[in-house]
Amino acid sequence: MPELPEVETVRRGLERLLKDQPVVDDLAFARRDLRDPIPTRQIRRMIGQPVHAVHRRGKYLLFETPVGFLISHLGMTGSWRAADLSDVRPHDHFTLSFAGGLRLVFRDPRRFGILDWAQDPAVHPRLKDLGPEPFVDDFGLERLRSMAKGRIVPVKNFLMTPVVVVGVGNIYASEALFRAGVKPSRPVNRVKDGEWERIIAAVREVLFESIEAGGSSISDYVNAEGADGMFQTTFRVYDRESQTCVVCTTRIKRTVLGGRSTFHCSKCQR
DNA sequence: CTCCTATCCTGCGAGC
DNA sequence: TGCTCGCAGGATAGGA
Repeated sequence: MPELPEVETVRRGLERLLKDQPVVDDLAFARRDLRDPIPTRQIRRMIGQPVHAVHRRGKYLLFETPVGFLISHLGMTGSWRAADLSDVRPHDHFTLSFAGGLRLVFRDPRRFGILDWAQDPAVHPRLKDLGPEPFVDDFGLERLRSMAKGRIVPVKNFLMTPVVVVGVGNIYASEALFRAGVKPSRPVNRVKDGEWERIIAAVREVLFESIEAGGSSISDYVNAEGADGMFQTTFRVYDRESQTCVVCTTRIKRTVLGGRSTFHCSKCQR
């Protein structure tokens, strides 16, 4: 489901729902594991503590309490929603309850998501090796050039690697490369400086515009408050196989890179 | 090292 | 209609 814009939209929604009330002692774990085991004992440390803020690092959400951070990753199908006791759905795995009645439910049909606990996010194994956020200066020409040196992976796969930059997934990689005019399959060591600059700008632009639109809703993604995103209506290449390019009317091609569907215009992207 | 594939899961839509 | 197949927003392990 979620790339950076969707996770950021969820984060904002969660923060709006939170009222600085303490977590109460009826955390409901419907199962002990998702992709990995859930550290239920550690998460129970939240009980009695307020959640002061919800942060985002890449595609991870971090619920900040005075004693540590609940970490959640939405994987492909994870979601958070405010739900009362009567609103129970299949694949509801975890409920975070607050004094005052707010109940936040984590649902994840495919269970590729993650629930974890971090005393200190800076040294947490899942977070410590993540690359830069796309909107910071670290995500720049110098870094990309040096990481790309001597490597032949397709530029799209490279952009989707969290060590390179966080938050860019399958949709936005295709969309950004279209805007940058670079073919997704281009070996990364053959991307020129000017193209890197265009790619950096395009990644930022497409993520920013999508956040503004509340993310992309395909299939069933909604934010924490239940609202759809709108960015899917402005896709220029993603999921537009054999439709016409919005710039030159060439038919959009679908290919497979790294096992993932990839979309590009063979005339606009070289 | 880098790379590429398979894999973890369920659900849904297309096509027969 | 009901079935099978392929594919889906992520990320990593492990073999080549």
